[in-house]
Amino acid sequence: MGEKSIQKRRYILETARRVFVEKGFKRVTMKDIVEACNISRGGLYLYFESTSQIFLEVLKLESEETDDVFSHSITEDATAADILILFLQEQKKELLRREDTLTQAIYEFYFENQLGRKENVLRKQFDAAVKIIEKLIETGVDNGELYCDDCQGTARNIMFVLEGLKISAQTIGITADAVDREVFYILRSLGVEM
Amino acid sequence: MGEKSIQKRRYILETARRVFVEKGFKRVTMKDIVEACNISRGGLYLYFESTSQIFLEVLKLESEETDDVFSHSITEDATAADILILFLQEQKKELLRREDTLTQAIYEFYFENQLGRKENVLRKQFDAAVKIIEKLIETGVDNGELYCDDCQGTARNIMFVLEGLKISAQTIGITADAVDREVFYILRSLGVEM
DNA sequence: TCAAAAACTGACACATATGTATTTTTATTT
DNA sequence: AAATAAAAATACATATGTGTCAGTTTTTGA
Repeated sequence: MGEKSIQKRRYILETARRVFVEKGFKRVTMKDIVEACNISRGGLYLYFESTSQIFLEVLKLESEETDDVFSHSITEDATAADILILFLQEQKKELLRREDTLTQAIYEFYFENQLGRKENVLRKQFDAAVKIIEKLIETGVDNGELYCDDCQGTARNIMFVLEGLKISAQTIGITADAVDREVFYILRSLGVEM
Repeated sequence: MGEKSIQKRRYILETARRVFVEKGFKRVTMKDIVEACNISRGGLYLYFESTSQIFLEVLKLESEETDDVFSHSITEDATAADILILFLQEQKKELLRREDTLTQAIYEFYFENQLGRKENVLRKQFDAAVKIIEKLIETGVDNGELYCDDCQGTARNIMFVLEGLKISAQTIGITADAVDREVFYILRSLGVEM
């Protein structure tokens, strides 16, 4: 596969991402992607064989980029509590803006697709996030900024709350207030004064 | 519509429920329901015009039954903490058994279906549950069994955690231990000794 | 009991998506 | 510039689902 092909592959993935953001997963057909990319049916099949495959590759691209952002924010010299607060604020932003996210598509994918279960990108993301939060809390405890007697358990708890907020944002809808209250609970339970 | 029709309507809904439990929402077609019911295409269309409509009616039946169970458990004479613990244990059971639940179908429905958003059965269920938990906590606080300075906020928090667990159970999978830990956190934050 | 009404059936016409096979265009190499 | 290879487009065959309708069976009630 030549350089040109790699470029085009990437172009297709980036274009497809926009389609998935807009329509979720299920309603996206090969035809939709073909049209968004301004290429032909047969042409697309030269590169990918199904929407599932395309979606997985979109996710892979996505998670590579997210990892970069994460590690950046960690290396800044701020207190653990600061970083945690920053992280939660980021989550809040993400929760409240529904446009330009793959959230809905990801859930749809997991629900409808056997492949989704197998690959389990979500689980990897979840575990990775837990690990990062856990580390953060541990650091905070060591510095005396935070109080916590079960860092991993608390990290998981935070993630479950965030998952709950995320799915609720997608289904029943939530207000900024609701998110603030949850963030407040989390921070209070860690002994952060506000 | 005669008695016979009502019977048949109900028969279709009950049969369709099984289909939704088994296949979720998206993969269910009118044909599937027709076959499960052993009736003809045209016959089904005499009663319902889409899988969405059928699903909504299945949900309505379901929630009527759930309401009954709820109000029963409340009227028993136990302490508020006892009932709360019972409730959480019920939730745990529901979380861990994935068969015979409409959970997956409900999520799928909400993600894929404009109708789902509009009707917002989920939101009604969520709010109803919050109200019940809130009442329970208030009672507990009044009796001195529980400690809580924001009953409604805490009730919402509990629901968000449960939502997070529910969606995680469906997507990444969770262990009984993980649920236990969350239940422990909730009860501890309310001052329940264990 | 028999005619009208109601319930039901199965085939049909339509729509949409998939994956492939053939043809056409574009790029590369000698 | 001609021959060859690679990429892309178009048309086709297949599959699956939807909604309807003409015709049939069953039920009802006078």
